Amino acid sequence: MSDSISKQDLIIESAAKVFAKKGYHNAKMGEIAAEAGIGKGTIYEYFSSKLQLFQEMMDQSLNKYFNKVVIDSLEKIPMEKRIQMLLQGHFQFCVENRELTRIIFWDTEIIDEELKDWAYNLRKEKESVMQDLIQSAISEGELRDIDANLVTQIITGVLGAMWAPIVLENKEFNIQKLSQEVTDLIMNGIKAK
Amino acid sequence: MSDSISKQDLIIESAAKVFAKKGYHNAKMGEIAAEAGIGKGTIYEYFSSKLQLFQEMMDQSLNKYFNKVVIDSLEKIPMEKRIQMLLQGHFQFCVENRELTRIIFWDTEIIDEELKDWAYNLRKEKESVMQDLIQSAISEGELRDIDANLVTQIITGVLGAMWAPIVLENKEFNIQKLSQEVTDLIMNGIKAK
Amino acid sequence: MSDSISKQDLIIESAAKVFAKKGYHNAKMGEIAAEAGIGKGTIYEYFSSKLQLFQEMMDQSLNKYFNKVVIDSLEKIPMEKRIQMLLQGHFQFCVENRELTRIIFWDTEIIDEELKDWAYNLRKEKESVMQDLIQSAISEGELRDIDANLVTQIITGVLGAMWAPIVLENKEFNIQKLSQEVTDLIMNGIKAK
Amino acid sequence: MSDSISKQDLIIESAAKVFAKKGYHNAKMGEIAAEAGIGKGTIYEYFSSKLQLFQEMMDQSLNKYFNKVVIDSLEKIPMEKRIQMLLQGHFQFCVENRELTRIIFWDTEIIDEELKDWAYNLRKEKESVMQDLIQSAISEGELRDIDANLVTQIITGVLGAMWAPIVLENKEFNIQKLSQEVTDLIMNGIKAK
DNA sequence: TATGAATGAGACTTCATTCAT
DNA sequence: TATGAATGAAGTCTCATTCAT
Repeated sequence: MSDSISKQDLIIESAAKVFAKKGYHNAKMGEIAAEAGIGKGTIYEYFSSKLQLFQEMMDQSLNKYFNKVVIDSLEKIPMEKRIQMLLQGHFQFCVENRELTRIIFWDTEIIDEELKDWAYNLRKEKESVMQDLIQSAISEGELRDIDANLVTQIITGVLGAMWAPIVLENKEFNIQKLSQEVTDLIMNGIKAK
Repeated sequence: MSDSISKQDLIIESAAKVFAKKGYHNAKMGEIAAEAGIGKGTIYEYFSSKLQLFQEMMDQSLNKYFNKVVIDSLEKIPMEKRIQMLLQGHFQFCVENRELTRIIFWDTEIIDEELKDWAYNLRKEKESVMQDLIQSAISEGELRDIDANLVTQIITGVLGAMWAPIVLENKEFNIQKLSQEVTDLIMNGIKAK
Repeated sequence: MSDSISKQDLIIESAAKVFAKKGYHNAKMGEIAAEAGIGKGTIYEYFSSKLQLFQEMMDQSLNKYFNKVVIDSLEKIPMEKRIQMLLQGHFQFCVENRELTRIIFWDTEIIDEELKDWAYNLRKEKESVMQDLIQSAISEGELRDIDANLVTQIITGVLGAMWAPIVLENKEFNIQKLSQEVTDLIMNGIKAK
Repeated sequence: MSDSISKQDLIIESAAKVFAKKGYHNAKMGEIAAEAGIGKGTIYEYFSSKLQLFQEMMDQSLNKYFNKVVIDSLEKIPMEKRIQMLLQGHFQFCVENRELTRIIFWDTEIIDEELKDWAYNLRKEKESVMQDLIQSAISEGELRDIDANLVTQIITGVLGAMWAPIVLENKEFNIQKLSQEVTDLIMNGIKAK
């Protein structure tokens, strides 16, 4: 197992760990190297700079998240079930990848003027998959006729809000039950009937 | 006007501007001083360090936000109307305080190991006002009988998601209409009836 | 005296000393700072980089040399006398400014691709003054009718060759006598009559 | 041809090329290896360090130059003719070995405290052949009775000055004519008769 | 013998903070 | 109180050299 992982991946993995714990600016290259159990200079054999390492790591992390969370909900099943799967996937991911979750949802610091746009667009690009999903559900009459973009934002917002207690507070909770509850709220609203 | 503002506030204001634009680590004390039109050393007459200045600024910014946004919705009026006011206040604030908005919702970078908890708790504390509000609405039967904490998270999540397009993309939009739409979605859900 | 010198000049002076002794690449900023009796960071208050410091120092050194050596020989006196003054000035400068001499005539290492041209042209520009001098002497019949450029090169070559023994070998010699001898050789050649 | 050259020589040749273009400090071992078409580690099979490689290369280059330029002029022919041959050889060498020329006459950077003396003495040693030549010409009455050392310096100086335009500026010129002109100036001086 | 992935010492440079004025 | 010149700790990145293959 440990020799089936490429050095490139090993570095990205260690970088994710350290970036998640310390944030971009407080993470030191030496610390990432130590975490990977390699020499400082070795990182530069695979990545040209700290910034590039961060970008590569972020790109990979977002991919991992979206592959796990969004793609799973692409099957042709009722929307309500899909959203529940989405939330369930999200919670599962949060629990299993605490470091990555922190990076994806928290570490949005301004590292670099250009990186700001890169990060924002990277996220929007990934979200467009979700938006398409919503749009088709609206077209097929499963969802109310509302701005798909708005709904996407709301769902993303909810996801974005529901990782902190899990990851930061280490709360015990029932994934199944929580995702059902939240799905219900998103689908039917909070108003008493 | 400009001489009615204390030097302390002047510095905080300048700090907010620079922190919002550059992020904590890329903001330089010299730049904040220049923005305030004072000498670099003068900042240290009012704040003991960059970190303390950031904390003071953050605290004040969050207060400003919650006072504006939450407090306005505390009157004893129907919950639906309140949420709409909350959203309207939020959007209004976003438009009028683009810099502060960025700081409050974006610049959550990990500045310092201890600051992480401080920032998280500061936010939770402010949110508790909202949670009380929700709880009482549930008690009075206006809202469905669900975990008030969950609802708070969802609403905060939605707010947290709905600033970026406004502030970062400079989108034109109708505040009144948008807040009504989002309120409707939160209250009644997204499912077609 | 020591407080009449600006910090800028103090740094250049120290830089000249260290660059002369160690060469560009072996000179360390910390060493230059130590030589100047200031902190490492202070250098960067006056010069943006090591390279810029080197260029500034070099520019100033060449100016000092040419002002001392060439300008003195501009008076309207016989060419033979002028060349002798030139040589005398050169030797005088070598003796009095051993460090600068080394920099000007030796430390022509390739520091930077662009700097190479900069250095070469800087030198050529200064030499053009000498070339004009030669040209007018030819026009007025004092010198044989030969390519002024060639003569300039020869004289510069001789100057360039006649610093090393003085500076590197610390040889004792009679400036007056040596400059007369060399002038004689340049004017009348080496061939027996 | 290419397999008649030893790997040692191949490396020295490549080193000369790279050192000439970049200077000692900017030349990278990897680049020299690439130029030679071999692995980085292989260089260390033949040379113990970058410094030793440079010294070996320099020694060989100077030998090549002096063999070509000085030795050719050792035959027992009139001094004037000899000097002309010397100059002609020099110019020929410059044109044919632009890289080596640069190294020999330009790249005199201070690589290492000890190397400084080594380089200076290496040059002086080679020059002693020329000095002996001059001395005998003086003894035989062909040249004026002047310090042979001085004349050597002057001739070396002229040679040292007359490579840059050829190598750096890529000037077109007539080797035959130029060497005759310069010989004339050295022999008869620049003064109008 | 040949290789090139890995290494880590060391250099430049930044910038929060100090302190003499 | 206000200032900004001076500082030096600390971090990124380079590259000669090593050594397992």
